[in-house]
Amino acid sequence: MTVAHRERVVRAATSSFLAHGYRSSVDEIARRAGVAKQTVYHHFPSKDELFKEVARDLTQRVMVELESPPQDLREGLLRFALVYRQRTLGAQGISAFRTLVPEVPRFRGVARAMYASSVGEMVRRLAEWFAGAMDAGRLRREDPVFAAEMFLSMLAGLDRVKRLFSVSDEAESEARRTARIIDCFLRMLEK
Amino acid sequence: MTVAHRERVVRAATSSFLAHGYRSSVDEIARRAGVAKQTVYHHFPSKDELFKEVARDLTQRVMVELESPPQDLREGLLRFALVYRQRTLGAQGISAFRTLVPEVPRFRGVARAMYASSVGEMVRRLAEWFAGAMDAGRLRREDPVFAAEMFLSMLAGLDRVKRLFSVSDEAESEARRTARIIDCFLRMLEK
DNA sequence: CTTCTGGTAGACTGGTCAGTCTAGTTGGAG
DNA sequence: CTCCAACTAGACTGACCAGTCTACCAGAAG
Repeated sequence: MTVAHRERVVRAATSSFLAHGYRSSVDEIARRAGVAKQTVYHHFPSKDELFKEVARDLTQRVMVELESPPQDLREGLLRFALVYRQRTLGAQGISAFRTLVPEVPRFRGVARAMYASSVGEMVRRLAEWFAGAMDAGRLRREDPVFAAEMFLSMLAGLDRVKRLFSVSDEAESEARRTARIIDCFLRMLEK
Repeated sequence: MTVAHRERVVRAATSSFLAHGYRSSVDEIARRAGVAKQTVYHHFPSKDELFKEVARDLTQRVMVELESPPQDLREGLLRFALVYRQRTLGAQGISAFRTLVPEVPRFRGVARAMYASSVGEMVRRLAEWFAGAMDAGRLRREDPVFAAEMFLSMLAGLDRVKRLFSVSDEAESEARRTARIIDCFLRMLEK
């Protein structure tokens, strides 16, 4: 029935776009969905619209929730960081990035909205979290938005670039590297 | 003559690839170079090879030299940071990133080499610079490579993502933001 | 003067692809 | 039973494009 078909199309499109970017052909997507090409066009007016839908889905996948009551600051950040790094630096996150980034100029409005609803929103929440810790006197007073931006940059700045350029990461384990980044970050915000 | 033509082809290809990514057609490139299509194929065996040449050029453009004798640490880093940010976050740097990143899977070897000779090399030099300052007792002892990686991440982590997603930066001036990042970074490495 | 090299214009091949169209099938609602 | 909506396979159009080919031209070297 209709909803299930739409779902299958979106799933097939997602995996196809992740693998080959916008280059994926509609024929290929229909084939992978086990569906006639016409069915794709029955649910989506054009390849572009299908792509936008997939893009929105992909973008939402990086969102990570922050547990609000931070009893142990370091522990809270660590938990967040591990998930965030896994989502953004994992094979799928990197593929998504590769797929979305080159198409931004053709979809500026959508792209901005996608950023705002994912990374932008996460900056906002992190900033709030930091502001709380600062108010409680557990962190040095600083611009919390700036702190949040630095935090995310440290977690997925150069490491993302490395992966985007297919550079294998050195031997350090994920857990160790993440902890190291957190400690480094906290040193900046110590009172 | 031959060398001049080759140059014009590369320049035209560069601006075309920057604008439309790998999608640019060879016809278009030849037209922009004011040259026959055959001339393009006279100098390059295929579009892929032309692309690789352009990619290598683009990658080298982010390289920034570091003055080796750091009398004033903050001043030295600031000078470096301003240029680095301008190169990586400027319109051209962002376009280059958008152009290169999606093609990495088709050119893994070349991509790795490009990373190594640009960003990788810069990490190496920065690390050396930091190591020197640590030896001189002007910075807290830390893993200098890790410090260099964090430094570059902070300079172009989230800000690059924002620009890649066409998110206009808030009102803060480049100079102010850069200085703020440097100060934040140095606080981590204070003795 | 001839020959060779690097250049020109532009036609052509073979392939891919978005999107449309035709003609027919199936399953559920009335 | 009939009708309709969603589906199917597959042919088709029009566009684009990498790469080749033909036929021609200009200038420098011998």
